[in-house]
Amino acid sequence: MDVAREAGLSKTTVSAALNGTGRLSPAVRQKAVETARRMGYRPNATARQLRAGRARLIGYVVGEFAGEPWAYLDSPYFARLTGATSAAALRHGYALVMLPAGTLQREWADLPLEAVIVADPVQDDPLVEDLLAARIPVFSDASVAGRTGAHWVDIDTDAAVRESLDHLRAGGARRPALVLPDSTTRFHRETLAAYRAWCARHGTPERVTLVPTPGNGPVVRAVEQALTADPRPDGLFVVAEASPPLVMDAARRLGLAVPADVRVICVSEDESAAHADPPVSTLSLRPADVAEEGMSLLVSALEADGDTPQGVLLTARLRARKSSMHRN
Amino acid sequence: MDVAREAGLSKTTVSAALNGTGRLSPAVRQKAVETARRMGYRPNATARQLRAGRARLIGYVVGEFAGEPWAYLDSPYFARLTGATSAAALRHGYALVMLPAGTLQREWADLPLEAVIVADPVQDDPLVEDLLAARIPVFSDASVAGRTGAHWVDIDTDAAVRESLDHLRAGGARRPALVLPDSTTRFHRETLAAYRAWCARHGTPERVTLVPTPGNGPVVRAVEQALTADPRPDGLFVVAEASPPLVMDAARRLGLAVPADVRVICVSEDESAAHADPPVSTLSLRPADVAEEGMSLLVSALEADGDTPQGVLLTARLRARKSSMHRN
DNA sequence: TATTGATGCGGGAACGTTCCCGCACAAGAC
DNA sequence: GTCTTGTGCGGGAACGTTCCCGCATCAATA
Repeated sequence: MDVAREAGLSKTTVSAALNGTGRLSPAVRQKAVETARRMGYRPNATARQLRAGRARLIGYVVGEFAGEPWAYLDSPYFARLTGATSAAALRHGYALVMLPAGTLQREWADLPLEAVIVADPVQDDPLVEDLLAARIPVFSDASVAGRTGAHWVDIDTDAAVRESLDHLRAGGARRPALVLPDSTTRFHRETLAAYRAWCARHGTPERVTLVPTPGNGPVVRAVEQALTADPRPDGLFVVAEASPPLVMDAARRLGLAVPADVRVICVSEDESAAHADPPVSTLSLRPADVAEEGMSLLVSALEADGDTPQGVLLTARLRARKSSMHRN
Repeated sequence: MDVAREAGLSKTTVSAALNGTGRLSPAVRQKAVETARRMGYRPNATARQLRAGRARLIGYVVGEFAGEPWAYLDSPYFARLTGATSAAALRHGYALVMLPAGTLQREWADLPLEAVIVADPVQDDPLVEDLLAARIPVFSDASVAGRTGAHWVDIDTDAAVRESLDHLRAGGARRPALVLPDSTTRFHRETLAAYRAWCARHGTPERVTLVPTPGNGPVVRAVEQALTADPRPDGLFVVAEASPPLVMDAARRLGLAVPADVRVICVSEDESAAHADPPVSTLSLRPADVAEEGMSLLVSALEADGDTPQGVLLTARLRARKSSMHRN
């Protein structure tokens, strides 16, 4: 330490002074602190981490949308999830490092990550496998439940789908259609299964439109396609993320009034749903709570150094919006 | 190294073997690699960083929206900027660490950051001052131009505003109104100045509506307020970020046809603008290019270890959309 | 005056790498 | 058979901290 030399003290003493530890006379402590300040000294974080044995860094990857690496942030759900995760991590004393989707890369093998969060992994995600093989703790969704070194948080898909379809039915919809992304994410797979089960229970034929790629365009086209089917559905459960006002636009273009002709629920965190014309009922996957609960779990697992897998299941929140019966 | 003991080799030899350096017989190299693999050895990244003297970590903060720390990701502009910055950083061999807005905190004093990106700083941002005082390289917008240890990338606001207003005028708008966030971000301040200058040049009275807080609701209300002014504006330059379809909804609710009654340009990266009814012309601040150019500049400045400040100015892109003259 | 105990500070090791050496040994040249 | 050159491997230092000690010094007690 050059501060030590400058102050005529030993590095031990300076370290103790700056950290407020050890037994030091007020005079010496003062002197050390003063010269450090004067010299603009900042302790080397890397050396600290090496000594401490931990870097307090957590990796963050979104498995879905692997095609266009960072497109997920365009989705309000992931934007919220990412922000909330980062906030929660910092509150627990960890920092979040943004990583690209894909396999465990040489690019970030040099990062001292204590764990990696894999949000919405695809089915049998190779990244998850690589991480577990490398003995790096993984935090993801329920698809990793039970595996050693893996923890998870997830949404009760079955309950969420049931509640949504029941709500549409209570509003009068007997023939609800489903608009679903063509993806292997756990939530989407389970949604399809739950929708089918619901239809079977109610003796309703299934009306599923798959959206090939993410983005407003494809979803709007899928909605139009779903609404022009014969017989026309009287309910719409849009699970693919799109701007809710655009879904309303699509219905309007087809001459359909919402909710008179067709009742709509969008799975979306987009705030514009509340201001759409008419307002759109949404099902929230509660990204903020997922991040909060998940991070608590991850941190406690990390501190406890526990390989014993843990997880928590949250329930989605339906935000039913009184449609203003706006004249079309 | 326990791998060295296990393989009956020295740590030097094992290190050389795993890194592919040094002069080693194929047999020994093979043996070292093999035992390392068998033992699941992963080199300690922190120790590597300490030895290398650099951590290849860059901090990322968004100065605007300081009230609700992570709300900025809700904005498509910042979502894109964040994703693109992260991608560019990784391509250059750096990783991005997400940090909360506000002053230089103890929370992340322990992170070995080589630089910090401050996107959209507020006026005289205290964070920027703290970072520069701590001799941490700062990357931000043109407001830090010329300061030692600070580099920047920015958009040519003046040209962007002029082009947009000229385009509205070419479409027939003689009385364009401005809807602007009430913020101290450089872009917003300069936008107001450029708008005023344009109005002065064309002998048009200024019509400015300030939006007190971010979010769709406040912006929509501001748009309605602007459109109900007397005399009613025949052009609208919406700089506050909102969902473009909602802006169209607002005009429609007021019985105004776009673009027949009022021509509209939204400053927005929201993809839904293209699918709105009618499609909305937008001014793109090109977050992807800003991230790309900015990161190149930052990395070269970092490698050159240069304190000599550098910057680059980009021009915004107007995406004029042929409105479909949709019957209202 | 000796013994104990507390106080104030510094020496040295350790964290896990990488890199500069030096040493041993073998092969080639004379 | 010696001298040189090259090859293969290991010892040790260094990166910048923190922490465990030990060694003085000094006051308080017997």
